[in-house]
Amino acid sequence: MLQLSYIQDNTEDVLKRLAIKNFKDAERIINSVIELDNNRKAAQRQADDTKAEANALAKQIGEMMKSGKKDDAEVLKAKTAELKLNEKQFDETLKNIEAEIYKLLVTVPNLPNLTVPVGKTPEDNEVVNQHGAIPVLHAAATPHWELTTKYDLIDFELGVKLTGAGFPVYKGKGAKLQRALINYFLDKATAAGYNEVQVPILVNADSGYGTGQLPDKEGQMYHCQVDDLYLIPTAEVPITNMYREVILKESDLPIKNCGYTPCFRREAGSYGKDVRGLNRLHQFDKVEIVQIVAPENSYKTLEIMREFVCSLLQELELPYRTLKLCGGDMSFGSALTYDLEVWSTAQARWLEVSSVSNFETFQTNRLKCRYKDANGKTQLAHSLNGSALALPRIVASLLENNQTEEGIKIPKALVPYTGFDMIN
RNA sequence: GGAGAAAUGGCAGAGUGGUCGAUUGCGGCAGUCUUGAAAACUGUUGAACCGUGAGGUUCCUGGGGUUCGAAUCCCUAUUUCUCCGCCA
Repeated sequence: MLQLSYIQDNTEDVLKRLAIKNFKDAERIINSVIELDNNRKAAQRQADDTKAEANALAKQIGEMMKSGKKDDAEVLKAKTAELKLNEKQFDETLKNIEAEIYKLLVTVPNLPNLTVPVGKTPEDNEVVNQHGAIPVLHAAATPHWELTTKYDLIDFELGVKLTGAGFPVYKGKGAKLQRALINYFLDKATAAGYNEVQVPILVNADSGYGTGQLPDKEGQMYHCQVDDLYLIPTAEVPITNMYREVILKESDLPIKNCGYTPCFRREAGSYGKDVRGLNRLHQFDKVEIVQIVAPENSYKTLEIMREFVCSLLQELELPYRTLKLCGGDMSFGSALTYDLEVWSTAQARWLEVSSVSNFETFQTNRLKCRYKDANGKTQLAHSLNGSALALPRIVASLLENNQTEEGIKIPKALVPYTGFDMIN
């Protein structure tokens, strides 16, 4: 959520940057917000003044009661009755205005960093770099959804029986590969200084609002209506919300947490060949890294996080490329996002396996996650997160790229975790 | 699931209708002393909003109510604890 004071002081800049994000209606909404905020200030002054007067009278009445001047007190009591009426009305007005401002503000996306490429579609994303050689496969090579059947690693149909499409059942070496990847990713994150946490995978609406999934992504999350809880679409939600309504000390920063969770996404509106096999699932596993940092360090931190994710891909010997997302392709709350994509050789396409973002104060403003700086001033921290990594597409790429006529080779870095070096 | 008790500042813990944003202790910060540190002593120490400022308003788990006036009384939600029951 954008800060009101920033919108007031930098209206031009806000509009300019919302345009980069292709946010429609920016001018109308921002102007409404500014007008409402001005009304808010006026309403608060009225309310405050009325209360100050009533407080003063109450104090006088107290003193009169003590000194036995009951009749004088009665006169003042009558006076306060009117004030009380006004007070109620002003409070009501103030509350309504504040609610209106909030309602508008939560629909406004974050301002993109000025280096974000202008554009509307994934084609406008900027390719930052590409790493690793594209493998050449043998003649009988197949996409991963055939490999998983051939080696009995994943049973998609069984998942349909148990739950529905997009909920695969991992079996045998397929299941062990999942567990190996999770442990491998967590160990690497720990070695990089992240503190491992295990968090609930159901969260309340406050948490959904805190990190920006609500109201923006309402329809994309599974919602348990009986208890009004949401299945998390990413571990970012609970891990970042740990710092909701928290005031940190400067010495607490940077906070670095990592965690494994299953993730749930309804993927309403997805269709076609893109959803084949492991490409797009309703339930998948992911290790997430999250940092809370001082504002002046957030962009340096973003690069470090991106490099960390790259190092994982390199160790797994997967060809990958880095994209800097354009304004139109960035997520709602992000100021700058890098996507990492691995090459899926049998499908001959890039698959997104990680998204690393700096949210600046967008989430922390909603979360009220602040810290006391060196001067003792309380200010909003910056939050960042990244997938490190999402499993399904990594598995797809590993299986496809490493297939040989003898079977599928496991990358060296992973063998200590799987306990086998070949799937055949 | 049933019965009871409780929720106060970073923590502990006073306060049961009128200068209470809240006694006090610990912790934190600053200073005195010291070569330095510790100890001792002194001071200071919550957040949000409005206001150029002086200052004002709000917040004692959340929400509602009673009252001229509520941390204090009432209702309600949530959470925690104790006892009983059930159970991975």
